[in-house]
Amino acid sequence: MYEYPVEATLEVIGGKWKTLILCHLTYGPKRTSELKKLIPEITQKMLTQQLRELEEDGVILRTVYNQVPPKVVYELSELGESLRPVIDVMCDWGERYIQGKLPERGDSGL
Amino acid sequence: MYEYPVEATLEVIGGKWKTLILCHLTYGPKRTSELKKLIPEITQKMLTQQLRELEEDGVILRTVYNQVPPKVVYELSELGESLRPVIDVMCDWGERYIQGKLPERGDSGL
DNA sequence: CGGAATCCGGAAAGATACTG
DNA sequence: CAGTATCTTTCCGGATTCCG
Repeated sequence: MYEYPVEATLEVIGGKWKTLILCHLTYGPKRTSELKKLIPEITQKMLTQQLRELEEDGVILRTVYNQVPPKVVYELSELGESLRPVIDVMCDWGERYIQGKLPERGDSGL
Repeated sequence: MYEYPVEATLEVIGGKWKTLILCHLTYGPKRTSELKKLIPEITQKMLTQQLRELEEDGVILRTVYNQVPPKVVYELSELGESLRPVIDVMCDWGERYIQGKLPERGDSGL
């Protein structure tokens, strides 16, 4: 099915906003409006779409509370929990990257 | 600049084909045609584009040999090497995912 | 001949308004 | 509050063309 294993990973978390969403969900369950507030640049449409795909891939759970106003909560599934090491190492690299604690950029600096 | 560190990571390796390209480069320098052969589904255009962006972000080095026929070789820079743990953990998860060694999908299974 | 740039049609993503 | 529908804009795939 996949030429290389990493393609499977990309299939699951490769969406434009998926890793960021999962990153926020590692801190606990979040409802839609919370995620929207945590990721202001995302549009409602893309948020819904990416959440749907994550749900279909079984990495997050979606719980709907039948009430008015509506309440929908998303959280990591067991499979999603298994992605923690991936998320963590990505967050970690990003931190060091921002803080300049990584090797210099490999080019001539232009 | 970034709301969350992981956004920096996504900025660098978040492109559609970047992680896969980097994955192949972890096995050693590759010329354009080799990468094209390793990733048949990618178009020449996207390959060039993603390689340019990776180069601009300083994670890969581009060496042009002035000869006929042309020869261009790409390899990880020092900064790119620092991404190895990220790539590795992603490959590792993908392997276990494919082999069914991960928790069941979190949904009702349908 | 390998590598990259260009042009165009289609698909995906952004913005916004609307519904239950 | 969540999610949908519509429209616009950007991005991607494929073919062709260009250059050394």
